[in-house]
Amino acid sequence: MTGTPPAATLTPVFSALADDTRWQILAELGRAELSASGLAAILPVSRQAIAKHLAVLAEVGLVEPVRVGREVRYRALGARLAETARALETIGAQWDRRLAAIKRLAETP
Amino acid sequence: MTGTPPAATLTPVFSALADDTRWQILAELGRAELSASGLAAILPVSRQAIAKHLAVLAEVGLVEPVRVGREVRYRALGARLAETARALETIGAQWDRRLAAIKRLAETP
DNA sequence: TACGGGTGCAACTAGCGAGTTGCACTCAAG
DNA sequence: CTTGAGTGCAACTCGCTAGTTGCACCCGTA
Repeated sequence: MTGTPPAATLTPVFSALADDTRWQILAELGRAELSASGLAAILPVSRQAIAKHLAVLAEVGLVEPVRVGREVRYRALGARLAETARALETIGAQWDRRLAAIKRLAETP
Repeated sequence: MTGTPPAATLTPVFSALADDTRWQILAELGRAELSASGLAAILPVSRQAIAKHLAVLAEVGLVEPVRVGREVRYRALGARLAETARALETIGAQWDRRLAAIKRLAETP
């Protein structure tokens, strides 16, 4: 059931993105597909910690597991990021639109 | 010196957005400028908790304090959201671009 | 088949963050 | 001047999360 929810709530995505280690992981996965062990060889944290981070990222659809032989590599998915970006842009535009309307109203003689 | 940094790191912004209560606050502020006490009258948390949240949001430039008489109202700023949205979109596009390049390479006979 | 790199599950610790209560101060309005 | 609504600071609790270590299992390869 956790297949590919379009964008249930966006809070979990931000929660997933609110961690430096996860951003390091995402940066590496954006460069090349890597397994948890491969990432652990690069980043200064244990393999299990990385595995947990990957689970979090996969949960919100930011990465996707890919079986290669007997290892599980992960791929960074830009779609979810773009989706989140559009949501943010919409909300921010609403705020600014309201502000502009108030300003216009105040300048009306 | 914490005036208006363009976009130091984006992790703190996501950290600020990774909380439901803060989103409720932002939603209210997007509707109208309110003080901490005003928000506390609406949301089911104490005024001090809201004050902390407002401090966090102001720290990353998502809200802005506005003195009105003896109270301090807060205004939601869409600019930071739009800025963050653009950063996300750029990163996501990079990932997808790399994937597309690999796919194209694999289909080359 | 025997080996070993890779993965997954579980228990545990430490620290950060959200929330609360209590108190003191300030300043606009009566 | 007096009042009280609004704000700010501080100490405290509690739950979540990042990180660790240890162990068991699986499966591709030599």
